Amino acid sequence: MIDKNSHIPIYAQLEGILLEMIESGELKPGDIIPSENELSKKYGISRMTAKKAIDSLTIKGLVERTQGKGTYVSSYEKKIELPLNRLRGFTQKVCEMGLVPENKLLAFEKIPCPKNISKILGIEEGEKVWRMERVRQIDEIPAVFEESYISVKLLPDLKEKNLLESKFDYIKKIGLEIGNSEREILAEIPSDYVASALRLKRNEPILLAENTTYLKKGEVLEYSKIYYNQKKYRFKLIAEGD
Amino acid sequence: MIDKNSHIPIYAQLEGILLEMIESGELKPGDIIPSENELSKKYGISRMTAKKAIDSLTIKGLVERTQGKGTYVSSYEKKIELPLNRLRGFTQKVCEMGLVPENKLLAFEKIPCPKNISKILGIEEGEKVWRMERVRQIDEIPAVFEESYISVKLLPDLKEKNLLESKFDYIKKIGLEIGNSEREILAEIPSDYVASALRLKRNEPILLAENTTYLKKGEVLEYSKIYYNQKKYRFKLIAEGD
DNA sequence: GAGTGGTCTAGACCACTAA
DNA sequence: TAGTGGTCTAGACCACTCT
Repeated sequence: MIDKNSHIPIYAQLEGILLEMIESGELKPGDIIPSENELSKKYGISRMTAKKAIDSLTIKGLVERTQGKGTYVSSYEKKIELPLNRLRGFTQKVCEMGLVPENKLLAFEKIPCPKNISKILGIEEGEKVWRMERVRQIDEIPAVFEESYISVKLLPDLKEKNLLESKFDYIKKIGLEIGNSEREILAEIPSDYVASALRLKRNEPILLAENTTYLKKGEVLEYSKIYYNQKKYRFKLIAEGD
Repeated sequence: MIDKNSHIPIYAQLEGILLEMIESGELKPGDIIPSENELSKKYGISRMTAKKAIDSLTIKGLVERTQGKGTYVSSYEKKIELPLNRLRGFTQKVCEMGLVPENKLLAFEKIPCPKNISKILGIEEGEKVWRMERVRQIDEIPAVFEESYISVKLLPDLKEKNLLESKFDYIKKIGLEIGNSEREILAEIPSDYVASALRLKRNEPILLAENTTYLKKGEVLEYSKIYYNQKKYRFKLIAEGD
């Protein structure tokens, strides 16, 4: 079963054994898998080694662990489909479903613009910018963590209230025309801060979009980093042939 | 420095300390960071705990480790920009740069179609399909791992040679018109197999696109999973305002 | 050969869950 | 209270890199 003299680490061998059990259907979604103690006894390895194998399956999303309960094979949940190539895909989709996204404001401050952000926004370093952190959730489930920067010059009278409702509606209301957004997509392990805001475990991969949003007249409106909870959402787009 | 009675795990505290040193510029890209032994002595913790902190920075992409050498703060490398909303973005971009992507065929077989794939391709379970695994690389650096399925009915005479050159050109040559592709984007920890094909370390996050490509007349042509090496590429698209 | 990271062990204490 | 996973230790052996 496990070859202790193999050049393949024991934890990787055990991970393979468990993976095989999941893929073959021997362990089905929702099933509990053997505990660390059981595995360490069964294969004559230390508990730490067994744990390492299971932890690896965890960050791959194949199993879920709960302290005090055990480790269970992940079930596929119904996920909400979001278009990655729409700026307001999230809001739109949620509204279509008759739900209202709830915004939680984690930070809202007026700060001197850091150098890297100032380059993107096209303003001077040190000029005042709004810095905001929001979590958007539905039914108490965090869906999106957003960190964004907007020049104070563009939105001098921005209030907390506007962020708790709809930032975009407010921007349109004061007469600014929002254009398109350049979006870079990354797979990342989030910081512990972002992970806990989305109620995710440490070291789970997450989709990140870095956005530079323009006004219709060409000026940069906003720079934002949006982290998406993949547990609940699927991200789609259409790629064109040639 | 480190509070052993804190509710925050020691490894998380140490990770924070190192992160702070990197973000403050005390440790610059390319610098070596203290070894596991040095850290365990300095903070009076075990080497395993120090390792856990550094491993976490590794999968977040902030440092890179080499056995026998040490751990270094990651340098930002120039990355090639690819459009996520173009089917042939990779080929196109590489050709624009005057380079030729080299294809390595890892698997090419005619198999009975598995159930889940048959649903997507719109054919009967067990009907014959081509299953292919390719790695595309530039200058010996793996860029993309692709696993794909195409009905044998559509491409009865597909040869290894066609895959080593250009699959799409071959498809066009035999008179099929390629349409658009529905693409789902995911952040994933790849299997060890995929990771090693792309020469990545275990447990590093990666961008995955799952594609369903259609012919112009509506039929499904291909289902493919494409894994992108983020180390070398950046993925961009334009999101439309409203 | 000295130093590095990679793996592994056999124990320990803790926080949490469920009965 | 018993069992689970989360953390941590102090050692050990190995493979690798550099000199």
